[in-house]
Amino acid sequence: MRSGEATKKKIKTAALTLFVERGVDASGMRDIAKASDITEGAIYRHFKSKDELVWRLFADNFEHFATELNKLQQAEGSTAAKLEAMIQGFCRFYDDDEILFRFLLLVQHGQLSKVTDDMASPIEVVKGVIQSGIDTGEIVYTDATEVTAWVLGIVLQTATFQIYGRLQGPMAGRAVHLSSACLDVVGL
Amino acid sequence: MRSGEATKKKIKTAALTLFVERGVDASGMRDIAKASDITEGAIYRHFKSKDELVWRLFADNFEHFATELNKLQQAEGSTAAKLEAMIQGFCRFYDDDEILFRFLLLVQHGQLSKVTDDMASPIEVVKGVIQSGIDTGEIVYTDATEVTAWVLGIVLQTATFQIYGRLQGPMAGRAVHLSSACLDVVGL
Amino acid sequence: MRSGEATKKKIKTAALTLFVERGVDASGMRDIAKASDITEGAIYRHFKSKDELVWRLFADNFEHFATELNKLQQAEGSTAAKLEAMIQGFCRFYDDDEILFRFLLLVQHGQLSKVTDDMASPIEVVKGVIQSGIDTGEIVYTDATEVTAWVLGIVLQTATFQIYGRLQGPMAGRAVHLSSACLDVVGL
Amino acid sequence: MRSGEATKKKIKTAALTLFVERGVDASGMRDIAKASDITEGAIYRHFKSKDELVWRLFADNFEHFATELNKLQQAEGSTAAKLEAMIQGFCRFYDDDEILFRFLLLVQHGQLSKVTDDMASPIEVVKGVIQSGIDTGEIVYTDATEVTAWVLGIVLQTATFQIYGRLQGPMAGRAVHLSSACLDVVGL
DNA sequence: CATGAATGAGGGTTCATTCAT
DNA sequence: TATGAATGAACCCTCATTCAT
Repeated sequence: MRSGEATKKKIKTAALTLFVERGVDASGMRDIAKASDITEGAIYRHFKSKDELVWRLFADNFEHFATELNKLQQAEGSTAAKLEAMIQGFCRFYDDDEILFRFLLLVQHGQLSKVTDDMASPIEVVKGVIQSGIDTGEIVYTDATEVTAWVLGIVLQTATFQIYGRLQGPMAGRAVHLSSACLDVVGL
Repeated sequence: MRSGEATKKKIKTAALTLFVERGVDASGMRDIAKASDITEGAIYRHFKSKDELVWRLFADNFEHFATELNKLQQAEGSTAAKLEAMIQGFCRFYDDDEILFRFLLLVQHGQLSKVTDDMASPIEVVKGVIQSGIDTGEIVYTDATEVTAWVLGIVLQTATFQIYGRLQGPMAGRAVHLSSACLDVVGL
Repeated sequence: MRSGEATKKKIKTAALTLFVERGVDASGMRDIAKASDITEGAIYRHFKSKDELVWRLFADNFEHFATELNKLQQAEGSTAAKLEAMIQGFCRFYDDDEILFRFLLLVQHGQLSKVTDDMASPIEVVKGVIQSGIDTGEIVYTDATEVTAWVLGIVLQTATFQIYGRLQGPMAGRAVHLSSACLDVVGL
Repeated sequence: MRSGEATKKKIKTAALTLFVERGVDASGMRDIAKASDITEGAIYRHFKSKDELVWRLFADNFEHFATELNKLQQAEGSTAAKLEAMIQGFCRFYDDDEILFRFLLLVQHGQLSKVTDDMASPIEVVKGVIQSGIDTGEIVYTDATEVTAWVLGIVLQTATFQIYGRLQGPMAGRAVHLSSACLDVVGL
């Protein structure tokens, strides 16, 4: 029997790279197969459709990221510390696998609508922290969603600038700045 | 407006709507023709390819928006006032044509790389204001690009939440909050 | 504008021939296109799927045949005369377009289940004649369906033998024999 | 029955069922393997190709049926008795394994052309009986093939009506009617 | 010897674009 | 000029079959 899980990994890696380089629609299954060094048909043993491949790539990492953020947040006490920990986690996540991160950002508009309520979501994790900060009185703003958008926006747009080359160097180097910007905007 | 221009406008409107509803790649020229109430072949009298149609839709509005933002900014004196004016403009822009705005957000990843330096860009307008604020000493941060990302992020992510239904009501209603958040983050 | 209805006819003829020669599943849209002297894509302007092409080919002729049989039957008075007229019509139909007839016989197993009650059906026409013969007392058997099977079987199996070369010459030459066999079996 | 033969039988049974339910082309080796509770590759230990599997299923049963019919016919003296015995045998055969019978009817158009002269054929058995009836003067018609078609048609079309649900209950219950219809048509 | 991953050719279908009318 | 039929390449996917394990 041939490799198995190894092939699946090869497909994932190749697909991720192509999707980021050319976009999902512009990357054919033929291209992915060629880049994975297997044949088209073989992909379908591991993913039953292109849609499923994209979704697995998105959903698995989306949830994994949410879980990691949640762990980081839970390890801290104050809202400020929670936010700082998440931002640091975010930066590490970005630096560890920029391709993956770019993919997540790239396809979010097409995939976010498929995210179900029972799935772990980074957005909800951040919102949860903000909300608890409001509940404890640490944060004075009352609209958790609005504030969540701000925090998320600051971090994600910085990442976006990084992707487009407007900002350079590791994201980790910006963690301190990002944290202080977020704390400012949250009113901490 | 001559009949030719009217047709062109019909195509643009129909295309914009379809692109936002189904995505660019999932919207065929056949669909666009049908929605524009003209024939497939006739589209090519107005746009020489689908790519050009997408690009015109993006670039024209992108530059138009930049120009408008620039006018608003120039009418003000202080950096704080400039930022506030731009944020208000942004909210108006969004409320006036949500479809258009969603389109811009949707396709940016595919089109931004085609934007040339000689094109007016909203990002550059914002960055210009921030930079001048730094130059005059109003803003103490030194990295204009980083701060631009924050301001942009706050505003764009709020719009994104609006699009996904996480936030409701007109964006104009959030202008004051957005302004204060941005001023906070900029240190004004 | 190119041909239009002429192309549709070309496709039908080519498809019919291929389906009969190689079978439906063994005939690809590519083959049909080649045989029609047009391209694959062009077929889809006229038939929205291969299934629809097969169905149209079957259903249109199936109903047309039913209608013709019905006319022939209505022109006669006695049950015997009706049966004879239908059998003659059947033979003419076969001789006029053997390919078409073979197609109908070939695909019936796959298509018959899609025939709806509101569609004209040769089987129902024959059964109607038998039933009315029973009602008037001309036929003494009481199970119209069973007798219909016999009549149909005699005629169709003769055609099948013709197709496989077991019997030769025009079907019309067998009309008299077929009629007398059917009248025998019906008890007239 | 060795384990190899048992597996072969499982494959045959599963394939037969699938072929009848979905059609031969619509039933993949994957499906057959799954339904047989073995793996795809293992099928090829028993049948060297899908074509061969179909052919074995058809040819073996086709010949077996011919042999049985022949035995039944040989046990009788008069042509009428021979026909009656064969019709009874046919009905029993149908009732015993309807799936098998439907399969034979379903694939005949694709397989009949592969039947060689040295193979036992039910058609030839029936034709032999008719021919000998003509030779002995019991039957007055002179074209054995034509009469064979009638007899075959009466029986097979009745079975077809059974398959499509137009007729219900066991075929055995129709044996007497079928016999008298066939004797009528043959002129006995 | 059985397994099931991999092959590779082909399946039906869609689509941006061209062009005869 | 506007039309929509035709093009032809590419799309995603399935399949019978092979073969490393």
